[in-house]
Amino acid sequence: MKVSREQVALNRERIVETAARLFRQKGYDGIGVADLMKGAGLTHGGFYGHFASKEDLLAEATAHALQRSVQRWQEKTASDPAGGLSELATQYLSTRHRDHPENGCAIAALGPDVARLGPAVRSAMTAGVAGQVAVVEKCLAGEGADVAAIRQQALASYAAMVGAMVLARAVDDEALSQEILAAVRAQIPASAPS
Amino acid sequence: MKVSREQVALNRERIVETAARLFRQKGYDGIGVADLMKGAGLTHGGFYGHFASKEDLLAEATAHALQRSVQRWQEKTASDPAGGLSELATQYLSTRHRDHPENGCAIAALGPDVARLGPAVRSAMTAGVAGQVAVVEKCLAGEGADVAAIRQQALASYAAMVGAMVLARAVDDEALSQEILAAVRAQIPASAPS
DNA sequence: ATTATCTATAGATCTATAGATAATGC
DNA sequence: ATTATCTATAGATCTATAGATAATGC
Repeated sequence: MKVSREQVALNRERIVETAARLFRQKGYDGIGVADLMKGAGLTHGGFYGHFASKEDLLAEATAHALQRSVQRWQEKTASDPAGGLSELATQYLSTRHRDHPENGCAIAALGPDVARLGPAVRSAMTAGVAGQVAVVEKCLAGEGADVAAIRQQALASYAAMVGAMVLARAVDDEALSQEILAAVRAQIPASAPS
Repeated sequence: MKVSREQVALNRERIVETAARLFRQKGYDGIGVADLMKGAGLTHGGFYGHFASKEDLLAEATAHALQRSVQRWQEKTASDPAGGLSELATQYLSTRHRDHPENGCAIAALGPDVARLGPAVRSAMTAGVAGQVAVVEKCLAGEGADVAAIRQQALASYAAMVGAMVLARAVDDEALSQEILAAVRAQIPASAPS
């Protein structure tokens, strides 16, 4: 049952991608190692050849998901920062994102779980958050506004987006859920603050 | 081992209060029925005389925690709405709140968990969120600004507060954590928007 | 020969229930 | 007599490990 070195790397990558999806969908405690491995097309006994623990996998999966997200955000905003931020906020605050946590923002799906876990997971999350904030910051820069004010605005806008998603998903009232998303959407600045 | 009718009611209340604390601290899956009952000074077999299921208890605990929170918010802002909001935001966005989820905002501690659970839990959370937003709304009203604009501002400020707390707790970098709290704090309007 | 994955299982949980116990309240 | 809580346990998880299997790669 041994596979080639190349296949081992592919298997590991598939485990990480499956985990990134299933953890965001079901939460850290909502999915077990056996089902994660089944999702990747493997049996659960093989897991510990790839990772030291389930928590270790979450750290990798979080890093993986956020790296991809930051990269997409960068591509989206590279050519047109101000317009890019607007587009980014619209996509982040969409019902599509709300209804598909498995492909969405890791912090909105796993924030409180991560807060209760160990340094490896939290450090992966921190790097991802810092990366996303940096993209928003870059979008807001450019019109000669105070660097500190821009950073503050970026952090506040990012926090509002994350909070809106957490609220919109938790709430059992479609109208309120959409109202929350729209309210934050309307407040994301189109360009630098004055 | 039977206790008086009065004691039964007290026991039930203590279970709910213990649960509200422990669920916020450890997450829904982070604490079991046996330990919840032990925390309330009872044995776990007695649990199902009080509640139909663990999820049923979370619904009650969520409602309990949020009702208390909304009431405190109302008292705090009753006499001086604009100043009250400022005080409320300062307390919400404090490191004390960040470091003590067991006494803090239920949505910031349990939002993603609730999003994955059933209607009883989500409906309790929805009522609590609506109550907290209503308090913020009342604080922002008063200077004759557009009702719709005030509601939008209330929803956006509330979302930013919740998001800031989720982020500040997940992040493994004290400086960034405090920066996030301060950035949102600085953006909460002292009074009605123009 | 090495090693990635497999089957099987240890040991520790978890939610929920069954039936015993003993104090309340008619 | 009723019933709230107790002890004990069923049955189903869970993470992690041990040892077997079989294909790769020296």
